[in-house]
Amino acid sequence: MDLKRKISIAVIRRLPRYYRYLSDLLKLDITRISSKELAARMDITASQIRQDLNCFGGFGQQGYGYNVELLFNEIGKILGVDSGFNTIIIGAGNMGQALANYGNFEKRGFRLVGIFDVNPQIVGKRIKDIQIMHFDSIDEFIKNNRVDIAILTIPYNATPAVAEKMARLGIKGLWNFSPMDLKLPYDVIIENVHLSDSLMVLGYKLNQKYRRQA
Amino acid sequence: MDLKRKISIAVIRRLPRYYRYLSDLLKLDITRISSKELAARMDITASQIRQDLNCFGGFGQQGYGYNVELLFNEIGKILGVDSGFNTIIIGAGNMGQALANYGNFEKRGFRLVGIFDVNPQIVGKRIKDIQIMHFDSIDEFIKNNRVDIAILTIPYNATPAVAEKMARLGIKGLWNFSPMDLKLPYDVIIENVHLSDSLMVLGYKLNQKYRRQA
DNA sequence: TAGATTGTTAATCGATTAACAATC
DNA sequence: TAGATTGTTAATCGATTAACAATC
Repeated sequence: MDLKRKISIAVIRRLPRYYRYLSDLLKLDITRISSKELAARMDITASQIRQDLNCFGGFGQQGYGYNVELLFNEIGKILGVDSGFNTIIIGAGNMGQALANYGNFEKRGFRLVGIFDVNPQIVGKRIKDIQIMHFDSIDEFIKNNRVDIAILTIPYNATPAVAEKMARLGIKGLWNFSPMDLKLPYDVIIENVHLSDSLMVLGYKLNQKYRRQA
Repeated sequence: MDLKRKISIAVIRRLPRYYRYLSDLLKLDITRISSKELAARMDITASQIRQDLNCFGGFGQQGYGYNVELLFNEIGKILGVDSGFNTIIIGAGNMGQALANYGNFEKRGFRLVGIFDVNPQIVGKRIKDIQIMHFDSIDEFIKNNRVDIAILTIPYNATPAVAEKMARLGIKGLWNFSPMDLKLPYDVIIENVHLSDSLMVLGYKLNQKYRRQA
């Protein structure tokens, strides 16, 4: 994983997709694949695959292609699936619970270590072995436990203040589900999920296709 | 909205973001804004804003800038927030319920008209005035109601078959939450949401910054 | 009017694709 | 070995940024 030059975010965002396709190939007991065939499956060019992978190293072999398991593991390493990130969920509403129950994150290196909410009706309940704690106890919790990432599934208006609090408590990464672009005067890394943006793009495409503008 | 040339998907995907920022400006009672100032707020270039907007028409005025409300409405029209898309949710687990309860979609032109599940424990319950129906009754429902978009919040393995069924029933758009790239031999428009991809990118960035590779 | 800012063309930059020598 | 396919350089394409005349 040399750092000769900065790897573009476009490449990074494709890595999880490669990871998914390689995972599928593994499940199909396919042990080797050429960039050409993988490209066909993924609907991209073989050139792009080879360029992308060579940002991180030469994982293939001339005349042979790529060993699926090896490549899967290498991309996993690049993405840090063996990093064991400790995460907490702030906001145990439907979205928070959905994410808490989603088993895939664990497989990808994200361990859920705490869930917080302000609603006394919810505090104390268990989700996946984890008892929901009151948000008031979060300072204490973070003091006593390593927490890398806070997942924010809280109401829109609460988000900026809670995010700032997380940053001040030393959290390194925020995964934000409120429809806003979080920006903080701390060097915390933020990844925003914009669900309604995605839905609106779908709406746009439908209108384009069916000219159903109201 | 002339169609002189195809508008790139990169531009389209920025539109909801413009829409959000303009909505914020409206709430702040700001009535006009220059591309320069909006650019500063959004952390992009003024050039990009003017280029993007001029794909759809000249909404500004030399020497003045853009009228916030007018621009907001125009982008809304482009995105079809007044199209009144009828949507159904398939899968009333936590994710399905989270989306059902999320008020923002309605504001953006997406009306929820049905929720379906296969779990008899859940069928019959109400979410937001809508009684959860059994998935078996979906053919009937779609026959009797216009449904534009199906939101798929169902288990991974169930997704391809359900998606195909939706396409065969004439649904025009699918919003898929399973971590796979849905592809169907129908001309249905699909928008995939890849939550774990987003989380993995966050993980990558954290590793880059803190060199904490396990 | 003078100043500001757009709409739009031209220049630049970066990302994608093509090509091919290296090599398994 | 011959065939296949990579890694990598070069060419192309598209997207972003800069510049500026038009004009409010």
